Amino acid sequence: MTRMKRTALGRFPCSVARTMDLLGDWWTPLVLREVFYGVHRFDEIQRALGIARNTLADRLTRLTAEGLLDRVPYQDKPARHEYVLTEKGRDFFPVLAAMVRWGDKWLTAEEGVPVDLVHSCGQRAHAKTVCSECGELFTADTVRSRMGPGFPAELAGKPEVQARFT
Amino acid sequence: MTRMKRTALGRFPCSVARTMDLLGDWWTPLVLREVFYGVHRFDEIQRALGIARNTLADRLTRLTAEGLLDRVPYQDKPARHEYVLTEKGRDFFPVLAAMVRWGDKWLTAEEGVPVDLVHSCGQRAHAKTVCSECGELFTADTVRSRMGPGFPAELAGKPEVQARFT
DNA sequence: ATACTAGGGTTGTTCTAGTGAACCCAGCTG
DNA sequence: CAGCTGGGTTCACTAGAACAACCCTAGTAT
Repeated sequence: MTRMKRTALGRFPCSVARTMDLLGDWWTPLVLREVFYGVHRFDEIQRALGIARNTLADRLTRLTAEGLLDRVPYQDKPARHEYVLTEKGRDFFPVLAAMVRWGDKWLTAEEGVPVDLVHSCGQRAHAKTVCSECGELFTADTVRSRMGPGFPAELAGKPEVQARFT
Repeated sequence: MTRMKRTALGRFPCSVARTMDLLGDWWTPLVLREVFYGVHRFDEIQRALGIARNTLADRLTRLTAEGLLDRVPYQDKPARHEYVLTEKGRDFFPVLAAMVRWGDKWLTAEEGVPVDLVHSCGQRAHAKTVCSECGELFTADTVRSRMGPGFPAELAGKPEVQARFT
């Protein structure tokens, strides 16, 4: 994992970089999407995505080690396992949903979106991102950032760092 | 761009894959984050991220070509430009916000989050993902997927593809 | 004249993520 | 016994992503 080094030396820490460190390669989000879709078994995922077997094995191992997936046995006679989402893994759904929303809106040709999402309210729907406190839209121009408690002290003093938090 | 090939031959099309094709490398989301933060100039971004100059040039060119950024001159004497978000680019904010939310929740050590987000309502807040229609939470277990109008016809017939949309 | 700035382009090297193909093993099936 | 399935592992190879270092152009300040 080269990426760990980058964040470690990283000029500027944030959860985007940390998240990309863990899940930011091409396959990982797709593997997660499959599991969200209810595709839980190694060979099913492999066939569905056309991913190389060792690459998939690596992704599943990593996702399990990071606590997004659990490897649970579903039969005993020949030991077989399937991969199910943990709470940490299920909680990643909004990120995928936001990506789907963006892609559906901006990358869709005339024939329409490849996949429709249906919410439990019965409507065809998409993800909408709102403020956790007031419920209004959470957009680039309604959100400001401030240094948080976990901001690295050695960076907090630098003028160019402070400049961006005004 | 190897990735274009993958989606092209892709067993299973979706906006996650399409979005990852465009923006799914390690640096692109970080470059976008900088621009969201108001860091608009080449050298500023380069210093802030510690990214190699040619890599940054490539990302900026790509983001501009894809229509997420505009390259606008801000002075003439020596021609200088800065990169500003288009509507397509600004609309990507929810994806970053969802990533930040997930990272803040699951990857934060005891010292707390590195960056606080403040919404225009005045509260410290985070992104919340809700159904565009009813406003209730948009989560893995409240959302089902169906084939959309843009689903490739040659795949729609296959039994293993249909199996996942039941 | 010199040096410095902003915004790149170019070159050459390294490194690694992904790949296909082969192999392995356990346990059912015929 | 042979072969298939599920779930992997090991190997050798390669395309391309990132990097450092240097060059370039215009203007500007010293």
